Amino acid sequence: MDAYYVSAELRDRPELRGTAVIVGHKPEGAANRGVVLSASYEARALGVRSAMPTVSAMRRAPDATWIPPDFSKYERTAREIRKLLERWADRIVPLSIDEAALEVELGSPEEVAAWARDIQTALQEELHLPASFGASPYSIVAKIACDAAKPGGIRVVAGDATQAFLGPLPVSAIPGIGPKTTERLDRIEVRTIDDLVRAPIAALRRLLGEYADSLRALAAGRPAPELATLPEGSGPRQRSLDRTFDRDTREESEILQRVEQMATELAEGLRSEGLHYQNVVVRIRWEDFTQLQKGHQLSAAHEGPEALVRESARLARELLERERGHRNRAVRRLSVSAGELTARRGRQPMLEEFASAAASDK
DNA sequence: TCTGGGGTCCTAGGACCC
DNA sequence: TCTGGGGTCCTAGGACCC
Repeated sequence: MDAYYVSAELRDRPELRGTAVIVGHKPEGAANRGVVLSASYEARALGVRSAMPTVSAMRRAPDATWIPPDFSKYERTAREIRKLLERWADRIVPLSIDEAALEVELGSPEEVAAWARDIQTALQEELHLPASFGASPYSIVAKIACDAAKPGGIRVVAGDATQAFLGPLPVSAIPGIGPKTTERLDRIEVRTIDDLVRAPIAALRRLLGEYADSLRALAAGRPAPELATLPEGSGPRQRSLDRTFDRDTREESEILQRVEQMATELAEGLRSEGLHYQNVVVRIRWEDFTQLQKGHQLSAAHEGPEALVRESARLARELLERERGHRNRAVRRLSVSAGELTARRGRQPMLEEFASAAASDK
């Protein structure tokens, strides 16, 4: 989906179409520590980007309309999208709240483009939501093609056109190549995907390990088979809650109180999802933006707030203890995370899966 | 020009086991 | 008395994605 949160909001505020709109908390008073969640293309034309600090966005687009985020609306809208997509593809794998991979078998690039156009039109006419499409025999290339098609485009890359399509793109166009890897590659003068094909493989391996070989294959237009297929959907592996203080603090009682609040809230969410947890991690981001974390594996799966609150408070105290009398930095953000999640009635589903797998083997 | 909140995956060292 | 090679689990940290 294109500028998804903004697009979802514009359905309710059609008079704002064609203007600079930003989804995020408008910086005001003390509460000015947020970032932009989504910006309309008119706002992007002014230099506003998602993840940009809201105060910077405010400077670039002083007249933009700000809309506070409403995640339940975006979840609801995502379900509508999902339902519509089901009419067009047998297999759909949601990749995030605003992205999905669709699998379809068609005869020619022209047919694929027409198929995508039909879906695009339906999304626009029935849900008033703009979307872009990328298509390829390789799912990772489809994603890159989709990014290249934004906003509102369709890009079909036939299998034998893969290398030619990828070649001129910057390495950062590849999902998984972020700022750090881009910078490391830049040091050996690898900037485009074509450069990846030409670079000495030994130098790439020194930089990236085994990942170098799969990158090289992708760049040569021959991605590994697992990059051609849709990823498997699976249950959540972890649930977490992050909160940034309005002002950095060293007040231990304030910090611990917040940790306990967060742990309680997190546990209630897990309970409503029917999930048990067996791992707890607390992370502190200090005023200098570095992070420290401490985790603990519980001896058994737990449900409810009691264990999560107790463990996260203990872990937080230990982190603070370690900092005290050392650098004494103030705390900016807290994170409480529950991992090793299992569905309620823990092992039973696995036995059922085993039984049905055995039955289908016959 | 100050940097949110929710996730996934990978690496690496140490403890421990056979 | 000093020792190999394989494995798993736990913990911490980091890169990356939307």
